[in-house]
Amino acid sequence: MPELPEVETTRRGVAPHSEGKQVAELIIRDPRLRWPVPDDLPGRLAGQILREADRRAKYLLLRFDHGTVIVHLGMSGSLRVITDRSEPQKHDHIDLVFTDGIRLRFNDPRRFGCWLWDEHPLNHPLLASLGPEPLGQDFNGPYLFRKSRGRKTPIKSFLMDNRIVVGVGNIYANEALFKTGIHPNRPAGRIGAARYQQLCEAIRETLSAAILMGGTTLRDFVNSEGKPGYFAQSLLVYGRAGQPCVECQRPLREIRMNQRSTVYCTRCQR
DNA sequence: CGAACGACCTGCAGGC
DNA sequence: TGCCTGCAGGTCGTTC
Repeated sequence: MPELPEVETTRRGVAPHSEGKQVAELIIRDPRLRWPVPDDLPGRLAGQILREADRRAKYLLLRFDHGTVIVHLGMSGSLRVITDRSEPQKHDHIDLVFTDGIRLRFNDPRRFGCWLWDEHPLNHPLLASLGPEPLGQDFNGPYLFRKSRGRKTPIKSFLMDNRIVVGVGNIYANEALFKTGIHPNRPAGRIGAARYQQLCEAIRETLSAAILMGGTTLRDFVNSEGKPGYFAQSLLVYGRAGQPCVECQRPLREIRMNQRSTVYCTRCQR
């Protein structure tokens, strides 16, 4: 499910309901996520105050005074704010309960997500080698151009490599390449500096617009209030295979790259 | 080092 | 109605 806009949407929804609050308990109904939820996590959190709901790449970072919970939503995860007494449903694996009764409820049917603990999360092996944030200063045209020299890998694979830039998943990689007129299969090393500048701007614009619309809901993404995002209606190519290109009206083509659905216009993207 | 691919897991749509 | 296949927004670990 979630790419960066969906994770950021979740963070923004969760932060006002959790920051500054004391943890009453952590309820783990099913610890079998991508990695087992640590046995000692409830003990670490009880009584502690959640200082900040932060984000790095697609990881949510729940920061406490003595360490940080690293949450990933995987493909199907969601984190909702529960303010009533609604009973946990299927796949509601974890509740983080605050002393005022409000709770964060983690649901993840496919269990590709994770809940981990680290005192210094940015040094955690999962986060240590991540590339720059796409909406940050370090991500720019010259950076992409420099990193791509000599690389034969298709540009779409290059953009989805977390060591190059984080947060660009399958939907937004397709969208940004269409906006820039670049064929997804073009070798990354054979794209010039000017086009990398355009590509960088397209990525930032696409992600920013998606955040403003609360993310993309294709089938099951819900935000912290359990509601869908509205960016799906703005998608230009993803999920539109066979439909006319918004620029030239030719039918969009779908191929597989690295087992991922890849949609593009054979005329507009070279 | 880079690149390709299987693996993890559940749910759903479509074909027969 | 049921069974089978393939597909889904991520990304790690293995292999070459």
